[in-house]
Amino acid sequence: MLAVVLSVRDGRLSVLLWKRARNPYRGRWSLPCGGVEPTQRLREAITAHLARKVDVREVAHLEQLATHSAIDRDPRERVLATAYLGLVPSDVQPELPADTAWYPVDDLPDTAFDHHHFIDAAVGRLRAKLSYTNIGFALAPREFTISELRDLIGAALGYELGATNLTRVLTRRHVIDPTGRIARPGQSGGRPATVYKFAARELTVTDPFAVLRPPR
Amino acid sequence: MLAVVLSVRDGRLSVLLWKRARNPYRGRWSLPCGGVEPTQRLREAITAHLARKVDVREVAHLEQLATHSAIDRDPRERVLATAYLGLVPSDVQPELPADTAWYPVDDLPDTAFDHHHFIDAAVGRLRAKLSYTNIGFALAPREFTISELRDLIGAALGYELGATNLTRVLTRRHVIDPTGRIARPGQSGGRPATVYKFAARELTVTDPFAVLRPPR
DNA sequence: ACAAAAGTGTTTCCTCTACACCCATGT
DNA sequence: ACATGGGTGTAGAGGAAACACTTTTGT
Repeated sequence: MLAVVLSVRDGRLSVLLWKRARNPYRGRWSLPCGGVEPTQRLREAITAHLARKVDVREVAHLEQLATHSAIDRDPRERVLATAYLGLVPSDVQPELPADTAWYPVDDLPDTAFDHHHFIDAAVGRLRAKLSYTNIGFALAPREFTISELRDLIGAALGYELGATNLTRVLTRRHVIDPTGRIARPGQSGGRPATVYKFAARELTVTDPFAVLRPPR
Repeated sequence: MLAVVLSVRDGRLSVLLWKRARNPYRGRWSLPCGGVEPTQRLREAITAHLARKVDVREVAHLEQLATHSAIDRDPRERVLATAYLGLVPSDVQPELPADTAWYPVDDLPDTAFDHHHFIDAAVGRLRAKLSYTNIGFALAPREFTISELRDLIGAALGYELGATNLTRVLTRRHVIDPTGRIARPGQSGGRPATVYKFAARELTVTDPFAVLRPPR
């Protein structure tokens, strides 16, 4: 059981890593991982572990990625590892222990075991779902301006995107709604921005069939 | 470890079920399932089990679905079950043992354990991927006419679709190619149909980003 | 007044759909 | 000849991207 917790930190998509205290791979960075009790479901094991070990309690979205079964994943014994993707909103600041840190996914240290594969898979899943679901809600604060959202989603995707079309796509699909409030401009002026929120804060597929749609 | 093997049989999307010989759920239909040896990878365990128990050796595509961890899945003990989706081309006719049969997914018998959830998940995954990948290759014979393909994909999706647009979408995306050959018309005449094949016989994403594409 | 940031109008492109029409075969 | 099934031409709807232009603020 293993968690890839992603969040945008300082404008970069980052993953939560934990420095191993024991062998194997002592001193190397690894994903938060642990065993599952016979009375626990996988999801409970993940949330309990994150709350206890790294003090992360505000995971806005948690979904299963895959189960890896390579024989020599762990040099000690054969371990089946089920990976989860967790997302933390950018405004949440968990109190991280000293042996835990956020690392930008495009500038990772050497990781223990085969953990970089899990990180790649998690980032791929997030990027794909940004396009056809409302998963952005789990990266963003409850309320935000379009430029804040543009920066968040741009960081997650790994490339810049325009605020104009982002607004139009997300409003046309009713993924985000204006709250009615407006934000105060920054020091350098500029027109005050409309404050938006996500219409739903649970995963919803917003673009279910690209083609081969059912007849109407 | 558990396999949802799907195929189009007699024009209907069907799942391979196996009649349990022992308790629990003796006599009920269940998905092919079994344990995993410590020296086996999950994928190997699935393929070996399918070959040995139900004599299905020609699975054109096999992918992992999810791992279920409900405590009381199995009334005997706590079992983690990793499900796989397998697809068999419509022209392959495995020699099924007497206790094994294809059942249309829209007309299932009562199933053992929570197996109907796995079947639902598998069908959902297949239907979604038909829209944005070339996964149809795993349902179709190596060569086929457009109307054969239309019937296959229509059966998998659960609704009728038009041959015209199917052709255009799949050729525009270079998912299928004409072989150059033409088929003989049936008894009732009609223009001979062009014979097509899938350009690739491995899973490829053909429509990666619906929106929020990277700049060019 | 000017710079900066947000938002709108408009055009263009592209994909998918719909439907009429044409083509090649069997009886 | 005509029924049957396959293929093509063409027009239209809709979503998304690009970009110029307008609005609203701070200094």
